[in-house]
Amino acid sequence: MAIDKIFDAHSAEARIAAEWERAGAFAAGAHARPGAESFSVVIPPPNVTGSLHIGHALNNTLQDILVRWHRMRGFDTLWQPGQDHAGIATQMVVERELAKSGTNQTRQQLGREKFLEKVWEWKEQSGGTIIGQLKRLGASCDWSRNRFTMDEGFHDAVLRVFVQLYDQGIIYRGKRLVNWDPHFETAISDLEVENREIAGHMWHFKYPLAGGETYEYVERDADGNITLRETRDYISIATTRPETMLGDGAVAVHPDDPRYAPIVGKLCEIPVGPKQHRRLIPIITDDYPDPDFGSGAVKITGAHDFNDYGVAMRNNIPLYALMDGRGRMRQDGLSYADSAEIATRAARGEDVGDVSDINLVPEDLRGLDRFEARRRVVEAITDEGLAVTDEEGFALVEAKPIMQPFGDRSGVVIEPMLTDQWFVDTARIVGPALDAVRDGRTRILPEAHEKVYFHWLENIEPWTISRQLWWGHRIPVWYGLDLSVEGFADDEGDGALDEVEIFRVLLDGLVHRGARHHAGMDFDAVAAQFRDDIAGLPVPLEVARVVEVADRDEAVDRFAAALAEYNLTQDPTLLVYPVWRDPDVLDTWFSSGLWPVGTLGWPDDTPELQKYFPTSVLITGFDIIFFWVARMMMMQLALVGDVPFRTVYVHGLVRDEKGAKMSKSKGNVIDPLVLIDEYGADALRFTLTSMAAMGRDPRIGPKSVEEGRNFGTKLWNAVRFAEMNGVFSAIDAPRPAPRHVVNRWIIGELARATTALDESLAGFRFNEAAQGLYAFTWGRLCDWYVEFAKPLFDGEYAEETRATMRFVIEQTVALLHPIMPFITEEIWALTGNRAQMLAVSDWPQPAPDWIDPEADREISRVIALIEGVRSARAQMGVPAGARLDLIVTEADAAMRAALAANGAVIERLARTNPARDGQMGPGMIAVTAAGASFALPIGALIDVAAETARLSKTREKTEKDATGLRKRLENPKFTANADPEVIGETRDKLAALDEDLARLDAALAQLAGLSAQ
RNA sequence: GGGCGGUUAGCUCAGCGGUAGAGCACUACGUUGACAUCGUAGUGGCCACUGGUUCGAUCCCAGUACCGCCCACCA
Repeated sequence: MAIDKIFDAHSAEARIAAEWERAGAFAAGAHARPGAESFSVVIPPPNVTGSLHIGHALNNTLQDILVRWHRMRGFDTLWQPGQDHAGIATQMVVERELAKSGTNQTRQQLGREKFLEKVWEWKEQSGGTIIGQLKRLGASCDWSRNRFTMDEGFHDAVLRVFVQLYDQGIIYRGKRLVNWDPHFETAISDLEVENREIAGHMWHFKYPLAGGETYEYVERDADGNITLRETRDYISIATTRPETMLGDGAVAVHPDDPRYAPIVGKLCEIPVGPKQHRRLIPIITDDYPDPDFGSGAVKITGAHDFNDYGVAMRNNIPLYALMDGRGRMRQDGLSYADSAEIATRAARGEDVGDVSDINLVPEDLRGLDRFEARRRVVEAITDEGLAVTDEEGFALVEAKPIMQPFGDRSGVVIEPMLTDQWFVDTARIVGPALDAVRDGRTRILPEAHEKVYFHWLENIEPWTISRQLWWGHRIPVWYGLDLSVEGFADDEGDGALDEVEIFRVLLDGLVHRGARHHAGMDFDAVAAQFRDDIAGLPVPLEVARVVEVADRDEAVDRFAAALAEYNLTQDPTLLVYPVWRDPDVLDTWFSSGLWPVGTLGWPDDTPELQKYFPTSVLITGFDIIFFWVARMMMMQLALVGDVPFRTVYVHGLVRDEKGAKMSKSKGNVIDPLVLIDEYGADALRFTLTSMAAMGRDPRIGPKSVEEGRNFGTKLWNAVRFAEMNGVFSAIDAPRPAPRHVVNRWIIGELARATTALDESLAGFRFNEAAQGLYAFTWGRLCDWYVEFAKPLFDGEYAEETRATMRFVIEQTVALLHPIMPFITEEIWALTGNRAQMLAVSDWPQPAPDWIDPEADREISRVIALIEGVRSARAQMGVPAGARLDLIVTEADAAMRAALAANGAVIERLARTNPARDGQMGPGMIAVTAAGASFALPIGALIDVAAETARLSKTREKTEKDATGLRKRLENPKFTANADPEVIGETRDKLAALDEDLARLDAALAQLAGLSAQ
């Protein structure tokens, strides 16, 4: 058998991956010892339509290392794979595809059902991509258990959780101010909002007091001295969003602000809108305004600003919505004149009821984009002279950086919007998630992330979980109207309503939960029938207010459509019964939050759930600690009362070689598949692993992957060498017991490397694991052991050397397998008739007696000698090919023994003749080593000056080290305080250095003598 | 405004109480029973700065500077 000169990753990887799969090597429990402890990992599910990027490559490589390591160690191992439906992202992609596809349809034109068909088509078409790519990376997931968050079983679990939390009152519906993405026209959670600093403006405007009233405006400095006193007929307001002035409900000042005390309770005028309908709003007090900021007075737009919302709620100020879902100024509702009239009545304290029909956008601004409206408002106010002016009379506009919220997917400015949404009352489930990390049931590595986790959870806000999207888990809530033709009563509980009135009720949105208790209605019967109609789904029935019904015809159409959608026939005794399902879907992260239990079969009590939950480790990036990790913690604890995982390992973000974040716009994205094509999956994996230092962002470029590729080649060639020397036909000993020191030594080195590797992996120090293996394989095994073995293949140690090398290589290949699975599996197959693939073979288990301290000492002497000779030769310009005599001028017993046992090795590697005793003489250079001095005749001509310089340099360095140690030992405080062991070591070191010095001095003296001759 | 991390050889990074390591790059030389995707030898560092703790600090503590990240409602 001949092994190819280079490992052909490209052809081998696909073949090996297929073999693993055929052998069932990754099946849950493969290679488990009887009664083994389990080890389980759930994959952070990638977007089903996504493709592998470099972050996935890192994330999955690290998981795979742990999984393969445990599997080989005999744990009952499961790596649970799967994909996420990724609501917004996927819907976005499919919509874009739709736009591209000639038909140029929008999803609205297509309709929900058809659109979802398209999404599923897209999923079928592209959904396997990422799985194939993960396989190319070598991910040893149990692919037979692959799950998708939109699969039926998982979907059922998601709905069940919703219902459970709904029943517990943890999930609730409400009209709140939420972050609204005008591009996707959906609510999003706080986490999906990215606050970015942008160059903005702050405008200052005058709100004139009603009826031309005036007051004395007095400003004082810190000492109470009056710095400004003037009579004003206005109150000055600063804003970065002038367009929202249209929806102001009040102006607020701090209760302790003396400047405005005279006008608190009075009305002022919003300086925008048609002159004849200028709207009045009250001046109120609230703790929110900061007297030291701006003018100290704040305009309150409760429907478009989170702070203002709070003020408005506290002070009973109406919330006037100004915009539609696309961020344009509203066009619906009442005329401006009527709206302004009602709003002014409200400002005077009159109760005007529901204000949702009130549209305070002047007709000329209706339908405009919010930014265009802003421009127009500023222009109008400035033209009217109601902008605050500076000393020179120019309108006061401060250019200033402001923080503005953007949608993380859409990139458009987020608008706070008053809408009906579903929320998780996270405050009620956060406690156990905090406790679990505090008491160590789950630990987060690196620990710094625990603080971040705590901080976020301790300040958690309600989680908006409804999305106005189509792709996702549709909220399992059906809105019904428990109306019968006869006997229906409205809220007041009296009087029957006729059909027209019923629709009026609908349109007014007055039907709510309470309606079900009204007389003449067999709600339970309706509900029962409804349940039958949608059998199998856990359904909370709720009678809720009707939203967004514009007119009777639409209502009728909608009912008909809803009935059709659910194949319901109208009961003749009822005008309408449970009609439509909540159109919204759940936040993707709501379903991802169930990933651990959901993939293991919950709510059924499956054997997998028993065995593999809680999972052992979660490996993820820090960017989704809040999105995902924290929510999994909360939800798992709320549902099954246990933590989802014991350890969370948080890795960094892969950056380019310059340290920049990879992004499409920067064009610095590195495609892992390109790297795999060029260098092989093992190379990429090794490189990523060696850079995965805890708490650091790895930087990667093609250059760094070369290192991994070269390492693989090095290993490959060592194996080739072994094979060429008959190593793999040597006896296959479980653990050879060689006599030769070189063989005893390498087994000890292997044992040390194995122990170190186990420790590194146990501590999640992946980089240390990779670097340790690299140092052992290249620096010990290839650089030294293979070289040492060469002369030993002839003679009495040949057989044991072959056996040892076979053993060491097989063990090394096993150790490398978790990081470099393909090349090691290939070597495994090429070098023996194996019963099992390497992936399901035993992990090396060294015993303490593998380490032979005597062999270590001897070999380190040999290595030092060889290095000394090589160094001297190179520095003195001895031709590399020249074979020199090695004259022992002085040697202790240990060195003599080492020389005797390793003669062939030394001669070969130092390129010398057999060592013989003798004296330093002309034409010789000196080499000192621990316990010995040597002379090397390099020919008649010696550059004495160069040799002196060389030795002096060595001497200088040695002297410096010795001086440091000596000074330390001479310090009485050191000897009094330091650890005795340290003192002993220091003494030993100094003694060795002193010996070296003596030898160097002797050599130098001799040199001086020679040059004098 | 809070919080977290970083600052070590030309570059990318390890190390983290006993006085510095790797890979790449660079220089010289290439003899060798696998490997030029290689071998051998070498050059290269007041371990950001200032104090403190300690017998001893690159390592621990405090502060400073710069860089990066996360969180935050100042209109």
